Amino acid sequence: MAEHGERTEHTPTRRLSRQLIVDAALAHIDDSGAQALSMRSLAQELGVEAMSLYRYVEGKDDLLEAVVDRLLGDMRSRLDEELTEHWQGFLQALAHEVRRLAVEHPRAFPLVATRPPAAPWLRPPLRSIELVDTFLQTLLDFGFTEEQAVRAYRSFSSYLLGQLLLEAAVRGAEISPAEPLDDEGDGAPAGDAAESLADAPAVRRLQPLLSEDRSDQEFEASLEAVLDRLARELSQ
Amino acid sequence: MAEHGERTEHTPTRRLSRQLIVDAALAHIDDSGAQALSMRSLAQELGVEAMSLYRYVEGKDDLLEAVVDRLLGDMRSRLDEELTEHWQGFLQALAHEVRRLAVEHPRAFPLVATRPPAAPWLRPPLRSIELVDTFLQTLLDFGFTEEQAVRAYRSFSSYLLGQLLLEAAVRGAEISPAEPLDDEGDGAPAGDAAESLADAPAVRRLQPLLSEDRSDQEFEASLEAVLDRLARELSQ
DNA sequence: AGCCTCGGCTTACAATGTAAGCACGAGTAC
DNA sequence: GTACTCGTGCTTACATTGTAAGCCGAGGCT
Repeated sequence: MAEHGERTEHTPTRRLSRQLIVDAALAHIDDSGAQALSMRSLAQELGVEAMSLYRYVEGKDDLLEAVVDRLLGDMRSRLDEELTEHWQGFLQALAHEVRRLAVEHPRAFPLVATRPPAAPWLRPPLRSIELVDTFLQTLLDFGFTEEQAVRAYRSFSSYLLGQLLLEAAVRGAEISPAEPLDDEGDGAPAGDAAESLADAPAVRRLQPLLSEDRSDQEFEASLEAVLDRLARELSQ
Repeated sequence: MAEHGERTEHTPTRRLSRQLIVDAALAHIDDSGAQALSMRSLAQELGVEAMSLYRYVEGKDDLLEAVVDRLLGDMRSRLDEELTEHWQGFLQALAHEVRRLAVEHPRAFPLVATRPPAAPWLRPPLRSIELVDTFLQTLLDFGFTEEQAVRAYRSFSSYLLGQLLLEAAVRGAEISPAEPLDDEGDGAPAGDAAESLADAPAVRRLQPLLSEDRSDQEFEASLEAVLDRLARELSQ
C-alpha cells in the first residue's frame, strides 16, 4: 500500500448502502452537474474505492436511474397528502411538486427529463409507473373517460417537460461555470454570444426583455392554459 | 427534396473539411445515437485518424455544436421561402419545420433540445441567434408589441421543446436497442417495466391506449392551442 | 535548389467504466 | 478453541475515451 490511513472523510457512516450511494450521487450532481459525476469521484466522496459501489449498484446507468427514482419517489408520497375536490387541484399540486423538484435540483432535472424511459408510454418527467397510475386513476375517478385521461397525461407531460427543462437549464447554467470573466474592452454587449449579434437587431433591442426571469408567471399562465384546454375538451 | 444524400465514404473527397466531418457526425448520430459517437469511430468512418479531425474542430463539444448549427442552419433558409400573410402561418411553418427536423433526426434532436445554449435567453430548440431574430422580427412586423413577441417566443419554445423531445424520444427508442428479446414465460405483459405493473391497474388497463401513437394529432392540437392562446393575449 | 506551410499521422497520457479476483473480519457449526 | 463460509471493501487490470505534442511528407513559393 502506497499511503496509509489518511481519512479525508469523517466516515459519517461506516457502512455502505445503496441509499447512501444514491444520496451522495444526487448531492454530487446537485453541485457539480451530472457530467462531473464519475464512479471514482463519487466513491472518494464516500471515503471508499470505486469498485466498492458495484456491490450496491449494477453500473452507472443503474445508479442514475436510481437517482431519478429517488427524486420521484418521495414526490408521490407527498402527493398523497394533498387532497383536492376537483381534478384541477390535483393537476396543480402535481405540477407544483414537479416544479419544486426542478427548481431544487436544476442540475439533476435533465436526467429526469431526458433519460430513456423504461417503457415507451412512460413519458418524462412523470417517469414512474406508480406516479402515472396515480395520475390516470385520479383523473378517471374525477369522471374522465379513458381517452380523456390519456390525452390529459400526454398534454400534461409535454407541458411539464418543456416548461421545466427550460427553467432548469437556466437555473442550472446560472451556477455552473463560474463565469471565466470577460476582459473584452470593446462595445460588444456582455453575455457570451456577442458574435453575430450585429446581424440580429431585434434580438439586440429586446435583449433586456429576453433576459428577464418570468419563470413563475410563465409557469402559472401555461398551467392555467393547459387546464383550461383540458376543461374545454372535457365538456365538449 | 430533403435528403437522399449519396455519401460513399471511400470514393468522394479524399480531402477533409469541417463540412464533411459535421455531416458524417450527423449521419453517425442518426443511425447509432449520440452516445455512440466517438472521435475515433467518426474518424474511421471518414477513413482517417482521430487526431486529424482536430484540424477542423476544436473538440467534441465544438463538433456537437456544429452539428446542431447545421441542423438549424438550413432550416432558417427554408423558412424564408414560406411567406404567409398572418403570423399564425409563420408560426405554423416554423413549428412544422422544427418538427420535421425532430422526426428526421430523432437521435440528434435531443442535442438540439438539451445542449446548454450560448446565451441564457436562447431557449432550445430555437437555438440560433438568427433564427430567434427572425422569429421576433416577424412577430413585431405583424403588430406584436415587444412584450408580446417575447412572451410568444417563450411559449412557443417550451411548447416545441416538450412536444418534440417526447416525440423524438419515442421514435428514437423504436430504433435503438434491437429489443434483446424476453424469454419470460409468465403472464407478465411485454414491454419492459413489467415489474410493478401489478400495482398499477389503471396503467395496465389503459396500456393499449397509452401505446397508441397519436403524435400527429397531438402536435397539431397543441399547436392550435398555443396559437389560440397567443391570439387571445393579442386582442386582450 | 531551399524552405515553408499545411494536412494528416504517430505517440502518449490521463480519465473513465467495469470485469475478476483477493483479503479480511464476523458469524456459525463443530 | 478451529474451520468454514460469507459479506464487504480493496487491488489490479484492461479497454475505451478525449486530446496535447510533435512528426513527416507533399506541394507551392522565392
